[in-house]
Amino acid sequence: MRLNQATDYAFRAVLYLSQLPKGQLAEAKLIAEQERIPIRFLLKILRLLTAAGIVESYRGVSGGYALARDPGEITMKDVVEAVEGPLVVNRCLVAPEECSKNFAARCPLHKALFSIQQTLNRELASYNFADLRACTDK
Amino acid sequence: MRLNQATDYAFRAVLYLSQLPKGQLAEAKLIAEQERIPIRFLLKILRLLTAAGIVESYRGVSGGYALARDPGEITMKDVVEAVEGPLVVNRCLVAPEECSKNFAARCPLHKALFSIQQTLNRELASYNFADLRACTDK
DNA sequence: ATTAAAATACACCTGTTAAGTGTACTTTTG
DNA sequence: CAAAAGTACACTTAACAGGTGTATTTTAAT
Repeated sequence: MRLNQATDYAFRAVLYLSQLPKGQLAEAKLIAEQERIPIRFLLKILRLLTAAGIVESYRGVSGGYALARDPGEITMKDVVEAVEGPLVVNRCLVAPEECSKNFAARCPLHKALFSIQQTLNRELASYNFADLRACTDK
Repeated sequence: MRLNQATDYAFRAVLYLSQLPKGQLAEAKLIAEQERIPIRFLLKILRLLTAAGIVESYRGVSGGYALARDPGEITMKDVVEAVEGPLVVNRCLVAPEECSKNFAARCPLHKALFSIQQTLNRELASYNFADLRACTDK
């Protein structure tokens, strides 16, 4: 029950980009050095973030990455989902046939886990990168 | 970010035991059949639950398992921790030196993740097996 | 046009973990 | 003392996490 390392790196990369003046690019190499992330792995993660529409990439000389929208419009949930896909707390929530003999509808555990998952999603969605950035500035 | 299969099985085993009349034992074999859990794996999980003081085991002929305390005093958090150990949402929460270059105290991500972890723990602790059992009875 | 600096693509590797099994042993009741 | 239960611990197998190799494409500056 842990977020993976790629997600952690993604958080840091997005936070880094959030701290740049609007419109300014940063190369992957720079982010990697500043945040101590293996460059090749970071590039892979940045592609996921690009595919999810969280960052924009610019190729070629003096290319790099920038946020695709305002940091206030990017939440930790967005980042988690970009990297790991939708959050699933338990197998039975995604594959009801895995729910032993009980139907999901009748299984109290299923209901509880679903509710927990929703709480978690709400919590992750409550943190945006404008707020997180502000927190570093102090 | 998912609970593992052993934890899912543990939930089901504890729920099963919660449904028994107080003081009555159930053999692992029976639980395994009813809940469709591989018996050997279940036995292993039951040992974790026993070690955590959630269930009591009785050896020998006509032995088996029973809850060590009232179902109302057992929460989903107890079960998760018995099987997986304390919940850790992110590596940096358990190994601050993993926190890239930032000290935990200064890292807004660290604070956010810690808060999320606490919410999750609170949520898991809010479900006890007396309530979950009641929910199946209907 | 060419070059160099950037991102992209996709396959691969390697260690760890999840999930489960093999085999032998211990405890307890009838 | 036999059989039915739980215990112990090592092992296996597959999947996944985290990362790397190698080649390609795009673009700005010369």
